[in-house]
Amino acid sequence: MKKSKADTAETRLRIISIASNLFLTKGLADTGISDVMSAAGLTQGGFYRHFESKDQLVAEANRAANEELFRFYSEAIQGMAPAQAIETIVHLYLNQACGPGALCPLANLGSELRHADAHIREVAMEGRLQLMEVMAAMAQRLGIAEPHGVADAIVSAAVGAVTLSQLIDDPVGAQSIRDHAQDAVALLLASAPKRPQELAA
Amino acid sequence: MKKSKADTAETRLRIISIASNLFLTKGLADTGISDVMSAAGLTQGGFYRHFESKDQLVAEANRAANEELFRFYSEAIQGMAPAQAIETIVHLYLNQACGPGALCPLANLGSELRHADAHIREVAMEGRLQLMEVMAAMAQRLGIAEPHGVADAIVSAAVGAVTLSQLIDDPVGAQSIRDHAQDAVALLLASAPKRPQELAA
DNA sequence: TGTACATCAGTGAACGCGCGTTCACTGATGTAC
DNA sequence: TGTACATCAGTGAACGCGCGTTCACTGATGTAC
Repeated sequence: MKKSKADTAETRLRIISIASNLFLTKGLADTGISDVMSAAGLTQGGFYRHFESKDQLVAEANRAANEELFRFYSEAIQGMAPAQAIETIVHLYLNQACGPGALCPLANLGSELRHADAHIREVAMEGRLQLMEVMAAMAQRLGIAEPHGVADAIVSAAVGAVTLSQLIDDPVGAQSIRDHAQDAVALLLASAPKRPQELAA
Repeated sequence: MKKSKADTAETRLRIISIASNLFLTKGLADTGISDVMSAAGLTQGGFYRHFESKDQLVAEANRAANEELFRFYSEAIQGMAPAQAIETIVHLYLNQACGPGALCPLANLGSELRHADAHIREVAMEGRLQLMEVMAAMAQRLGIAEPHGVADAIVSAAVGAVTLSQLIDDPVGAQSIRDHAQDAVALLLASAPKRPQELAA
């Protein structure tokens, strides 16, 4: 049953992609190797031809989720002014569970990642940093004096709102948490101190 | 080995208290019945004299954690003006892992609670509501037009900041996330629209 | 008040289950001649 | 180009382990007489 290198690589990617979806929706502990493999149309024995351990798969799945998230956001904000871009990203992030877009490990796995191994946590924090940098770049262009501080707070609020909204069964209540976070982000951006006007050349 | 009713009740409370600490620090999945019972100086077989299942213990431990949290906050803000009270609660909440105060299930177990049974999630949401109501009452006294919306956003930001700060090994980076959230809360309270001045009688 | 019995918190071993991981094996494909 | 061999992705069963839960038993205490 030997496969070509291209086939093998494709299978590996398919496993990662499926694992990413399962981990993000069911959680790390409740998603077994056999769940992932059977969803990929394979048997669990073959798993270890592609990965050394479940931990390695978790790390790679989270990295893939981060990449998909940023590909999605980059496309979405193309050509937008900074204020609208932040608003759009925050809206997409907050409503990630409703739409077709990608899911974020931070909001969906938060407390489980905390007890994961160091490498997995590093991948998660890279995702957070990337998300923050996108926001900070936009905040900078808005003339905000401390763009990183504001971006950091926006990320915390978005992650918290998604985490909490997933604990409620009532969709109206869940939406209200997300809407309040969106409003707060807008208020934050509007009222954050601006840096002194740049000196003319 | 029959014990008096008082002894039995005390043992039960001790198990809940120890379980609460273990769940909040190690997570639900990584804390076994035998961990809890041996930390309480008992053997695991005795567990089912006090509880029907692990899920029941999780629910009761979270309820206890919520109660402890609010006892702690209520004492801390006694006699404070509303602005200072919110600032204090947010500060205590954000730095819960550093100090001796109580830990919050929402921030420490967030994504694990999502996959827990309905009753456990209900308990968690009661805690969130209670936290929000305290904030909203203070926001109301500050004259903020939509105190519940603002309180909701503050809770999301605080939960998100604590969740994220726990993913980093570097304590300086972790503190910076919390500080940015604290600054954002202050900015939010200062710049949130106020309700029109009440009409004189 | 004293005695006999019932209760039930706690023990410690065992159960069944699902998990991550291992392993002997298969057989289609890539490679060497 | 054709042939013989080596490779290795994938199979399916098995392994060991730790978990939540159960159970027969113990013995100090509460209760009934």
